[in-house]
Amino acid sequence: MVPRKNSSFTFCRGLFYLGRMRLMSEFIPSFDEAKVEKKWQEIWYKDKYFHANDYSEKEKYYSLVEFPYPSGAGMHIGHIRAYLSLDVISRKRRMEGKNVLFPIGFDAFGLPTENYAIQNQIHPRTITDRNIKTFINQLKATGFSFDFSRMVDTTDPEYYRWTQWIFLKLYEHGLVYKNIAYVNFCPSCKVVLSNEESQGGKCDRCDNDVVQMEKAVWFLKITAYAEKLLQGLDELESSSRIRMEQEKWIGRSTGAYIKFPISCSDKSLKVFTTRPDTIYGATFMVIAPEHPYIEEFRDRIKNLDEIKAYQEQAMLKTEFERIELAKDKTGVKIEGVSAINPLTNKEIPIFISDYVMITYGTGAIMAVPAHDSRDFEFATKYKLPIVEVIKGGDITKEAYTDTEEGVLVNSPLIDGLSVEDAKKKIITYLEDNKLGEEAKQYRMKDWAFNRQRYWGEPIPIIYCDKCGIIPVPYEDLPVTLPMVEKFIPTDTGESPLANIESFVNCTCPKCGGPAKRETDTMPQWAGSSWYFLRYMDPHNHNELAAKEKMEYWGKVDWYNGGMEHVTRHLIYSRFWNQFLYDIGVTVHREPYKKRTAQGIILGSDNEKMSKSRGNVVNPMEIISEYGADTLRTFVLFISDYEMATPWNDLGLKGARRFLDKIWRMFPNVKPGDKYSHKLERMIHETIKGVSEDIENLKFNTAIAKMMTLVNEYNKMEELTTADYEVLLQILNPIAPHITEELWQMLGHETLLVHETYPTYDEAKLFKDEIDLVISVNGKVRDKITVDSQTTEEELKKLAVSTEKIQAFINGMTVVKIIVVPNKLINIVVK
RNA sequence: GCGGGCGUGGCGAAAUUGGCAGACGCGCUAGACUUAGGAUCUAGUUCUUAUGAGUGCAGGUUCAAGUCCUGUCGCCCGCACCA
Repeated sequence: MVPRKNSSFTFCRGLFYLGRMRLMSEFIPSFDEAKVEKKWQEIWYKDKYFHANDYSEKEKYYSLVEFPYPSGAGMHIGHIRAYLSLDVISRKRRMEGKNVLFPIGFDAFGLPTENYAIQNQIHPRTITDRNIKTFINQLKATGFSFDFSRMVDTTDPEYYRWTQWIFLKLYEHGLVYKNIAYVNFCPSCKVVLSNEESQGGKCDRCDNDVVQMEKAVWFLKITAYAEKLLQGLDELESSSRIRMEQEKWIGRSTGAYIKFPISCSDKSLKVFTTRPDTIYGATFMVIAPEHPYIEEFRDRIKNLDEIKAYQEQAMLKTEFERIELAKDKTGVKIEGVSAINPLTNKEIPIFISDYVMITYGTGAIMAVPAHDSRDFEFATKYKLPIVEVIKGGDITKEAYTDTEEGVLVNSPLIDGLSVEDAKKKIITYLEDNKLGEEAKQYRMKDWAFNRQRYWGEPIPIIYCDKCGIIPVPYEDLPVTLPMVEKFIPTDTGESPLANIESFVNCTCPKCGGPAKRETDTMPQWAGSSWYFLRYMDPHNHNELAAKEKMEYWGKVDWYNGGMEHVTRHLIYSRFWNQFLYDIGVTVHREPYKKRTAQGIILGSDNEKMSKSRGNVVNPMEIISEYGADTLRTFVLFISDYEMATPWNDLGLKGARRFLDKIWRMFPNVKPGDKYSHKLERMIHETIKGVSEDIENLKFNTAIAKMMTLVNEYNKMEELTTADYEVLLQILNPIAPHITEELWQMLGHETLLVHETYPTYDEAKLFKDEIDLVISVNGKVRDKITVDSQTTEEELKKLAVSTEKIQAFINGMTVVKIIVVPNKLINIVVK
């Protein structure tokens, strides 16, 4: 951005006033954004104007934004957009008489801080404190109306004591377990990653290749809440996109478990299928390379060497590679062991192939090549029989997977039925004959909950040689991070805490003997999974939050944040809240009433902002050049709030110009407690429009409407105080500093922040005269102004009688005339 | 591959139930004022042969389509051998 030379705005406005001096009763100082904004920020924050009051008589309103990770780079323009929507809503709610809780805090555990600490030999605590300080200053410089007395910091032992407490509660209720698992490990960051953090086989953080590593992993049994999390979505008001992403992430599918007996054995192979109706078409079976039956039947398998070789090969591939190689399916037939289709009673072969995943369903499938494209591909390659059981497609060419039109064939029990009916009948048959049962499966997996890092919440678990795994007693919380000089990751994938003997060695709470602490820490998602509860009672030493306070504040009324947090964070936090509800800690099953998401601001080159691209916009530079009000107005004006949009430096000037215009019209304001007659209707329309637009996150059009009103004001010789005040009131939530200053300049002794939000009068929106468009065959040909009481019959007569219209319809037959009230008249001619 | 969204001037974008396409802003052009500036004010600004044409493209429904339907192309986001 090109820095503005000096303060030419201020300079010129000074001149303007010199020229106008004689019109003014007193000299009006020019709008010095730096001075004015600082002045009001000091008043607001010092005098606690935005403090939320527990148990106030007023109706409560809880607005929540995703608390930031305090990175060293300071605030990003994205933070500004993310927080502005609810800052505007919160400010509006206060003016509407609500007791507003609009808190902020810091999600401060995390890898960048730890990495910076290692590189620069500064303790993460020092860095975090420094960064938080910067963030607070920047948030205040932007004029956000947060209640800064309720700040939380996830790295504060007083906070993470309760994060650990929740973990222990989950443990106590059997929702935590330890298991050996293949985990995604990033050799560069030396850290275990979740599936979500290693999408595409690349580390989320450093973009290096992720490898598979066998590790003992702490899991949270989130799958136990899959159904509840799905059902809870009915209580969450959100866009269809937000809802669908969550549904997809949980990923429920319904079908059946079916048991296929293994030949010459009393065992059977259990599969999950969503298409039990196609069972007569199951001509072979496929099991995942990791399937335990390989080991179980090793003595009967004639080609064990071949199978083992395939297994080993599959293990080498990451999940990502297995997907990448999807097009070319490979597999090996297991010689010596086969299965029996329980409905056809035919013996069918079993294959091992990596297109079946051990992590989903039972790790085994019944393959129906006629009606599943993957099975079709496999059957074609290995020349396996393809039997049509649903009529409607051409199975010589491709699998027929339609479930709407098809009719069952070659299936004695269910011939002639639709897919839907066949499913029901076959499930009943399977259940009656103990061959299977109706079943649900979820895509969601249990939450891998440990990381090998220093800068995270220690997992409160102790290992005792005698007593085994012992949870830290509640009264011993928090398990604090040791303040040490060194926190260097180990090469073995162990946490840096493992090197700190004073931390590791402890006594067993049960037998008092020597014991060792768990050295892994929690993932960054932990602290953010319950922070909205802490805001309601942030300084409580005895519990995570007092129940009475949670009862008063209730659900979060409106939660805004990024689209990227709609699955992981939102589901994790809903899970914890639901669990806490089930054990009687929280008062609502679902934590949020409404969730919205802002669109991202791209660089001016339409690419995602990044340091390497050099297209990053620094909001603080804009504030020091143009002021916070200009930044706020522009960020909200730039486009639809929920859409991604490129940044544009030049547009800032438009926002500043708009505010300047309002500032400059101050001398034209003359005492008067009524709206100017000429402006009255437009003022009412604007109040209505702006208020509705704000509620719908349409800040861009709300500002456009105020700009239009200001343009009208500018045409007036004089304005009444009423005209001017109402503008300041509706603009205040968006540009709070300049409006507050002008409000004071009008002689008010109380702050605009506490003023009531203007209302409009429906009756004043009524128009005596309306402009109508007359079109002929859909093309606009003329415009007329008529009395709003004119009847439809009169309108029709009027329409055909104008000179212009006559010229168009002369010599033609009028077929019909359509009148759309208040909009247009269309004459259809031949 | 599946699911969702988007495609409108030189640019960011507007446009209830289908009803004047381009509100508002940026930029640009011309003029005014002037202490010569990146200030302010006034007028203009989709294209055009001045008749029309025009919302990615091709059809359709309708008195009327940016909006609804069918097909197609392009971009973005999410999920991805999920059985």
